Amino acid sequence: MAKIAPPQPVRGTQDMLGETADRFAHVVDRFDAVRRLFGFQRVEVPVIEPTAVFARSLGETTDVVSKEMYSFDDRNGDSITLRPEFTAGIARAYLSNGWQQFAPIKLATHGPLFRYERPQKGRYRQFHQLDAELLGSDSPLSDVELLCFADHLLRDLGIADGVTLQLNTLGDSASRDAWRAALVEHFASHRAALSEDSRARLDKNPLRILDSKEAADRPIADAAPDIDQFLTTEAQDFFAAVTAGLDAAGVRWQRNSRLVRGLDYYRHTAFEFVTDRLGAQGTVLGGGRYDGLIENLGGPPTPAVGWAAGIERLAMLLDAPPPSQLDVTIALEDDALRTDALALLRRLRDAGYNAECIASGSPRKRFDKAAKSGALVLLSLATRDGTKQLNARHDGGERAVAIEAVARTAQ
RNA sequence: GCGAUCGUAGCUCAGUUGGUUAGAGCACCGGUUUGUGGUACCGGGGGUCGUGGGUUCAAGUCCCAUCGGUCGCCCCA
Repeated sequence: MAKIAPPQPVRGTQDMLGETADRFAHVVDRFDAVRRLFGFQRVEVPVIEPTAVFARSLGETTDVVSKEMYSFDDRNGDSITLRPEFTAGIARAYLSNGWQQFAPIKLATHGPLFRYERPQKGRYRQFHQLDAELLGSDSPLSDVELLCFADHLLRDLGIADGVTLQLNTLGDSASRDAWRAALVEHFASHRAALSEDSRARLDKNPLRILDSKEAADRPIADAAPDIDQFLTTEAQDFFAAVTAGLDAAGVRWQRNSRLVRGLDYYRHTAFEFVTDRLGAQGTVLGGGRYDGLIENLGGPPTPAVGWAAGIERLAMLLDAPPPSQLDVTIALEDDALRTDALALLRRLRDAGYNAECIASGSPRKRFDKAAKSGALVLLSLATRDGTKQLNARHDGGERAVAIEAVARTAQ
């Protein structure tokens, strides 16, 4: 029979084992602990949503919707999409379940998201995010609360040192529209000098020219008007209240007037925690205020603010975790003593020690393998002169002595 | 969608201007004459050199195509 070729993984997906999986789990564990500290409720939402949930909230013309979504028709012919982000689905759940009754409500979740993109460092087609949302509050204190949560998490993970919080305001819709018009005018007058990419952006997403990486664009982008002169009094006051709150809470931030958001629904506060340690993928956590989103989905006007962070990226920034220390390895040198080994394992594990038993391969090799396992205590179970013998080898430390005592306890 | 770069054993990698039978470490299996020692030593199995064409007396090595990985652009966390 011809051997079939083994299947390949779907491009941009990952299989995680050992340290990689441990790092991932650690990020999620700490997120869950910190979200409790800040009183964010755990929320679970579906991985699949009707395509319209994302098409309406993100904007039909955005790249995410027009070319990056995993969409398919289910058996009824309804268009279904694997979620490319959390916010839209949570907003949908908020409306579906009448969570207005709990507003303002603080929610947190995490899980897989899907975007059809070329994979590169810290970017995958199935990727994973932490997500925090605060719905139903128009107070700048909510923005501050959310940023304090993010800052606390990064400090808890021990990666805050290499990461800076960049902050900007996009203003309310009146401010944003006026600024956008001024930017279009500015960039249009320099159209010929712009890079090819930015000439395309001018029609599709002019704000994005501001953070262009193209050298040719930098002088023009740097000379573009800031939003500040277009901010309404209300928008100015809002941003001032956010920054004052951050200062009071001891969260360090940097104004980045070139920071914009890719998606249409953002208003007012926009922020990114950025590092230079992840190549081109510098944003570790990003978000902002999206007062218009829930209305876009057909709900009542509802202010909201949120952020998301890539778990893979956070995991890559973590210090190397200490190698896991095995407490005991048993070298079972005589298969006739298999039941004794099982009983011994049970006793050790009941006492809270992690224990392994080496019982395969040639009997003579088992001691070798056990010795290489790096366990604190090496136990060997053998038959000598017709009698059962249990030997222990260790460094004489306190824990090791306690382990040997448990091992020698009569059953 | 575009660009760069890399595919050699289960894993990490050597492999010279193209030149005999493609190597190492780790992992796996066996042996080192019943042993309070053995994290050692010796040996063994395992490769269509990603795949398909081409150039050549001769291709892991050069050329073309294709598939896959990585990094970058676009976009975005």
